[in-house]
Amino acid sequence: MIRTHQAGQLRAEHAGQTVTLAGWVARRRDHGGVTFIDLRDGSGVVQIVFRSTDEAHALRNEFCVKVTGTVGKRPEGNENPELPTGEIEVTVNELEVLSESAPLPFPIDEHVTVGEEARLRHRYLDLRRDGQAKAIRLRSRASAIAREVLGARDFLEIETPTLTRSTPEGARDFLVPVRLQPGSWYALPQSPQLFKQLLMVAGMERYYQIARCYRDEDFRADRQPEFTQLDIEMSFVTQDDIIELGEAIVKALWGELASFDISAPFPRMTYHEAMDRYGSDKPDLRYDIELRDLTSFFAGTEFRVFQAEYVGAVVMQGGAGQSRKELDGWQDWAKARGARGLAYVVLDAETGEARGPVAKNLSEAHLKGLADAAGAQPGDAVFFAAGSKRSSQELLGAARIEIAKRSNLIDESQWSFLWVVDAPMFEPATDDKGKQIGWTAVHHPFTSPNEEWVDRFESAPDEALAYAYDIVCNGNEIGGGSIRIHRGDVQKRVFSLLGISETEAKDKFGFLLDAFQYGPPPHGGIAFGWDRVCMLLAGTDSIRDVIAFPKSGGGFDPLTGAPTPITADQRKEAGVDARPKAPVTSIQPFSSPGATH
RNA sequence: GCCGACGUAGCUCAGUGGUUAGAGCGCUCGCCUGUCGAGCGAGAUGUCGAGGGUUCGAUUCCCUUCGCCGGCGCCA
Repeated sequence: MIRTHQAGQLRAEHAGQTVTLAGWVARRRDHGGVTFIDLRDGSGVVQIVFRSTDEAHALRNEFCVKVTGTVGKRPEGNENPELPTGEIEVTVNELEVLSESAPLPFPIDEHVTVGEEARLRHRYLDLRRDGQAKAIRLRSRASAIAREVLGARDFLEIETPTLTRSTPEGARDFLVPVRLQPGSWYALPQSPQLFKQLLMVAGMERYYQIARCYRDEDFRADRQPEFTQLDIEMSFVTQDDIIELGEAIVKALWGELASFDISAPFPRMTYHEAMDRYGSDKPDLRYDIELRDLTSFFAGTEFRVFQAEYVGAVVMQGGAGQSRKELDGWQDWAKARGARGLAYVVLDAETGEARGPVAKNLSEAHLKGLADAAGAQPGDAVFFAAGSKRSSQELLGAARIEIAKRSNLIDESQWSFLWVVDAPMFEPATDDKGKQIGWTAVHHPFTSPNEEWVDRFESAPDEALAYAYDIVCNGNEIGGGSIRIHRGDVQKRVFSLLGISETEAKDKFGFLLDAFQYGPPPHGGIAFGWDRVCMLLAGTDSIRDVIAFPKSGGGFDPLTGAPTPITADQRKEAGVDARPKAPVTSIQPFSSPGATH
């Protein structure tokens, strides 16, 4: 090493020692006769002092330098309690400029906010900033912790292909042309789902992988086209085993990285309970607003809007104090979400009298009983949604979150974890006009019905429940999984209900079905959204903060400029324009000798 | 695909239908021996995202377009 110590680790005990440091000029305070420089390396910052003025004068921000000097206690009164190294400083005898830095496109300074585009274009500079560097370091530690927990439990870390064929998740695939077979394409995996199930058939019993996944869908703050899962699968387990493992991982992560001791087992809630009480399959339990089902309360109402399959309400405490403009704002908010509006009633703070546009349409009895039925007090506002149960609950659930935000009810210092279990197996598949044309799998078609439904899910597909579970943290789904179907007869019945013919099943995942002919063990697993987990641990709002080189909107990488057009030669060689011999209308059959499902 | 916001100096942002478009930070130069987001003085830096239109005159108003951010759709 060209240095003897790390800058951030020098302490009073080093006083008197001669040290050689290497790092970057973080800040220069030039007093003429004496110059102070904050020298930064990966470990932190230390103040170095130049008495000979000329060489220090030439230094600029982010020059990479090597210095040799003597560690000394700072003169009394000049200590800096803000810095871990604040008791000491290094007086320089020898300076070597390892490399110079051009003027910076933006300051490497925690106090200055810089636009994301500029930061990503010069991400290597952005990552010199303390907060950004910490997020990346934290992620490394999170991955190490996961490996420690899983390694101690005899899990095998196994890599799976990234050049593969399309797997049955619902997103668009990224495709890769194949030079050796013009006209044929690989797909990048949306997850290692099928491979990890094959590894169970292979007797690996306990698999995990920190796996890159690819989905060609639109962006969000918490979504990237390539993202990472901590992917896990186990044989001979029940749902409770997976949940216990998930809790162990989360406990280890939050214990070390957030200094938060979570008491396991985490609370569990069924999917239906979550929807009924919170209008979300990933409720944030840091605030205790709940939805009220008013369907029976309003049965027989004259008000057309409330003559619906479901009428529900959510209360905004103190919401009656909102201005007309604020109440109108809720209408815009609801319309932006595709709802027609958000009906509301405000309860007079003095008299408790119900007022607002909706109140006129309600009977005397309904107005009188409303506060009780909705769980509201004088001075509150009550928001309503009416229509189909699912969409109304979702609207109220979104309103619940928005109320918490606007009313400042979210305690950011808290962590709320829970499992949402008993997810439905199926939901109606609809055409463009919203007419039901069949059923589609909520999770994926290999998810096992639970014990109660395994023999009769066909009798009421909309009610059938799965051994599927999501782990939720502060209103974010951070992981999810299921027990898989390992019985051929059950799998056949599920395909049949989903309207997937034997031929089609063979086309899409014949290789898995083949494998399942050879004694597949009962198995199940879970996948954590690793970017999201790290984002929460890092306390940031965007997964971009925990990805070293994230993409911006539209899949553009501001640093490399990818994606780029390709040359005519590249096109030709890649076989992008190869014409298939016959038009391909569906995925090509998977051909395998002996596939006799 | 849809909705909303934004785009002015290297960075963060202010501003205006009318003379030469500003601030802070950064940058360059100078001064300064105890600073720590050092201080003081001087200086340089602009396709006001792009194109078109209205106007005597547009960075400002209108239209289109591009970029970016957030949300909806989409993403099991």
